[in-house]
Amino acid sequence: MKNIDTEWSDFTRFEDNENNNFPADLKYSYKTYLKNEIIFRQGNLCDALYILVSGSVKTEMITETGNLMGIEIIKAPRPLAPAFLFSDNNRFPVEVTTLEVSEILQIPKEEVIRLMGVQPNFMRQFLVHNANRTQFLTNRLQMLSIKTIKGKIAHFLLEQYNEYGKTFQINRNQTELAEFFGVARPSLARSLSEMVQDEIIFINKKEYTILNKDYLKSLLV
Amino acid sequence: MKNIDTEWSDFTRFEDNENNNFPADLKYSYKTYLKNEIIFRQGNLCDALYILVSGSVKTEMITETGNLMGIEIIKAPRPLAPAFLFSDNNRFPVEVTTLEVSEILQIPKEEVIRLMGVQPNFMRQFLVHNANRTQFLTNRLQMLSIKTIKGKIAHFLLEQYNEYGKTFQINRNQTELAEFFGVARPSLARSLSEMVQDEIIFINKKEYTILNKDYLKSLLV
DNA sequence: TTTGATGTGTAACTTATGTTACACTTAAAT
DNA sequence: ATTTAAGTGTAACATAAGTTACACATCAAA
Repeated sequence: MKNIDTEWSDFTRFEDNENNNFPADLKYSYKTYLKNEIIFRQGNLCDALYILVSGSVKTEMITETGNLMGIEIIKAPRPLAPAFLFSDNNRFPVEVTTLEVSEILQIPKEEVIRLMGVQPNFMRQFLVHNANRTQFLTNRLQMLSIKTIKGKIAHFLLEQYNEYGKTFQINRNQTELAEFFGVARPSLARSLSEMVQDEIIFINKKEYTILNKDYLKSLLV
Repeated sequence: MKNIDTEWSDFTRFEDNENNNFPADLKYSYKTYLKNEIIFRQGNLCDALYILVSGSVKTEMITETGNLMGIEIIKAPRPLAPAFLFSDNNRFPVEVTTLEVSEILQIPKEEVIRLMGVQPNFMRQFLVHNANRTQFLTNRLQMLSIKTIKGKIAHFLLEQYNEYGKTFQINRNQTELAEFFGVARPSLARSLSEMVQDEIIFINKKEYTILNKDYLKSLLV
């Protein structure tokens, strides 16, 4: 699974260039929050682009690393829920709370739009980020809509196969994998060992080898 | 469940104004496809914005899962997978096939970017659409990551509650609801009747009434 | 009003997965 | 080298959901 955190930092890169390319009259503001302060409540209107420039916050939602609903910790620099800025129902779906003293840069929606007109790179980053996010969600949705554990495993392994070939490393332990799939750890272990037993896959520590690709494909239905 | 088709037509509105506001030198092309022609194969590069301007197409998740993400029929006017145009891995995730003679307008990626600079409304529509799409996916993902049937029902009913109050109509029959939740029909019926038994909800034909909202909320965990 | 199609309720049974618990292994820390 | 923590395998059992099957209800068409 790809870590999509990298694009987030790309996305906020524009801040570094502020002195150079940005409209001098751009409206924005910084706000500092204390530890354990609630920044957004669920249902709050999201009428600006909020970028966490320092500190860290926690929120509950689907995590960027792909784990199912739980508490996600967001470290600066990263925008907060930029996907909701332009949606028709632009309200925060979750509560956001600081974990330490944190600073948030806020750019009003209309200014964001203006900025995009002036700064094609900023626009591009925004578009790319949201596109990646959509793709990520689509992929997760596919994975979750497979109902059997072996099916989920197959989906995941075939993805790796497409990227790396029939042998690859998985840098997650069973517990993390189980969380990723949204299943119980012993259940995952059972399915995995059955698949090894049946010679569908071979596992040595964190190295996985696909022995029967066609069978894996048949599990996706 | 909200119908998100409406935004799609908004999004393509720019076509109507072509003569007025669009750069005269905008590069674009039209292509006509016969019935049952494959327009895109899974994995095809998506390097342009494709808008279905007449006709209709169907898409299938080739790899996965029956009911849940099954076959979608798309009628003109609507763009095809615009979310993928800007993603890092910009390949079509699905196969797209015409259902009748159909016409597709194609605007190269770079031209789309230029267009956005010139036409703030176009950009806005694009942003709004993708934001709504993300929200839709997020919501769907939330629903799917609830593991019990009663939990899924609760999630769905509470959504209706927030929009319409404690009594509302559901214009789907049990079979459709079961497909929507990705569960078996008799299992859904069993859960529903238990919830009625326990006086959590009341059902009369397609009219649902929420009797114990707090209990429904407790099912979401 | 009869017929057929579509939808609903529900029972008996099967199956996959979750739960809990514990022994064993490996890696890390002292 | 010894101790500790983290990770893995797996067994026994509980439970939710799937499967199949069928009776009954509703509604529209003939």
